[in-house]
Amino acid sequence: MAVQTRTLKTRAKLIEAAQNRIKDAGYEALRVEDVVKDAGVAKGTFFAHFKDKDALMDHLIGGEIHAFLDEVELMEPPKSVDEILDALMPSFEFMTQERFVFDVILRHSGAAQNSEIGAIAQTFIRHGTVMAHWLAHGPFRKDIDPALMADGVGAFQIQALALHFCTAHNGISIRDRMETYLNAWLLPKPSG
Amino acid sequence: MAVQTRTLKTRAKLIEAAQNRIKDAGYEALRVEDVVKDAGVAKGTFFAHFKDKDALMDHLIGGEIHAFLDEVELMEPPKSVDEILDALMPSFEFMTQERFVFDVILRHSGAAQNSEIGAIAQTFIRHGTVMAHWLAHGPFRKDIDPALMADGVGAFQIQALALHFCTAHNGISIRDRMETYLNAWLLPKPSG
DNA sequence: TCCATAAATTGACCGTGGTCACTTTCATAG
DNA sequence: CTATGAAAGTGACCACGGTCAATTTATGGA
Repeated sequence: MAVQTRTLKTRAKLIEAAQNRIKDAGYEALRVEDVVKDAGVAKGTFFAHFKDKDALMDHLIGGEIHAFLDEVELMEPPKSVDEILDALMPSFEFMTQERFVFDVILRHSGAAQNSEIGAIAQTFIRHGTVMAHWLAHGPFRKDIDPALMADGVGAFQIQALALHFCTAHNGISIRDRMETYLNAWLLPKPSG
Repeated sequence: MAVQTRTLKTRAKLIEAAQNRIKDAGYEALRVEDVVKDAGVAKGTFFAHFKDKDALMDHLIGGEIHAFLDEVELMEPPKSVDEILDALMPSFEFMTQERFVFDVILRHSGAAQNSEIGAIAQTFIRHGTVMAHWLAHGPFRKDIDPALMADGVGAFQIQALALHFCTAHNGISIRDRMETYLNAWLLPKPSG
């Protein structure tokens, strides 16, 4: 039997309810009980649509990041580290709005633990593809595979965001830290 | 009033009970209720000793990693990427024994969210110090600060471990992936 | 030795994510 | 139109981390 319209409607109601709650209380404060109450369905229904609360978070947060990537994909390949950072900063802002959000992203960044690949993991793949294309067509080091360079950018991104939440967060901004990382990674000068 | 002997004993009982449970059921399966039952104390006592279950995990896992660092600190500075990997692999094994363990490490790697710096976060600082010393005294690139190089090694380490848990885990071992990263990061050849 | 005070411990209780046997609704065949 | 089986939905229930007012135990001064 095919998927029923009812199913899609219920799912949409759940997602909308969640988004509304998040809009005025943030991600961390989201409660499944509130979502089902607002959506007008039973608790069990929620878990028929999402494996667990985390799966809803993955869907919602992944969706937001995909929207950033939609923007980013329209851009011309950047010609400097600075232009790369201009492109990335908006999504950094989103990812660091709440520590909880960053934790969800971290947990899902290494792709799906089981079977299906989640929305957030997909964004990392997409990010890698775009970045590799950019790096291959920009004035950056040529001694290594662009895919590897992109991989590294991803690693440094996680690092810079994680350090942002440090108490030993010695006043260095995410952008400045990323700039240091990317200059060393994409434009090495091992002459002396 | 000074801290009582009773306190130290209770804390030791809790930790020992936890370690025993973990020894034969792993970290993920640990339940606070089991720990307090084995230790012969009430549930509330546990939370008088540890802020939450995560704090116990931080203590236990951080302790294990510190033990690895004790070994590592006795070594001579490595003379190649391969020797660096020899030194790091044992702790990689520990960190990837359970996905749960890696998640705890990830969550605490960016140092303490509040006030006090935790055991795991401390290991990252220690790791950075040792690695910076090594890199400064080995045959690696000289165009950037050793501390920055060490920072990067940390970032790539997280990345390599995270990818290990991918479903799209295309058969590349952690060591091989790390080797690729470190060669590109520590020994760039941007000639051509 | 006894009292006052602080420290340590207790366990009933709560919040919240997640389960599952059961009911309701839908789609299709006859 | 009705019977039938599958899909969707229900809500009482459970597991487990975490709280807190009340109680017990230690300590140091009189």
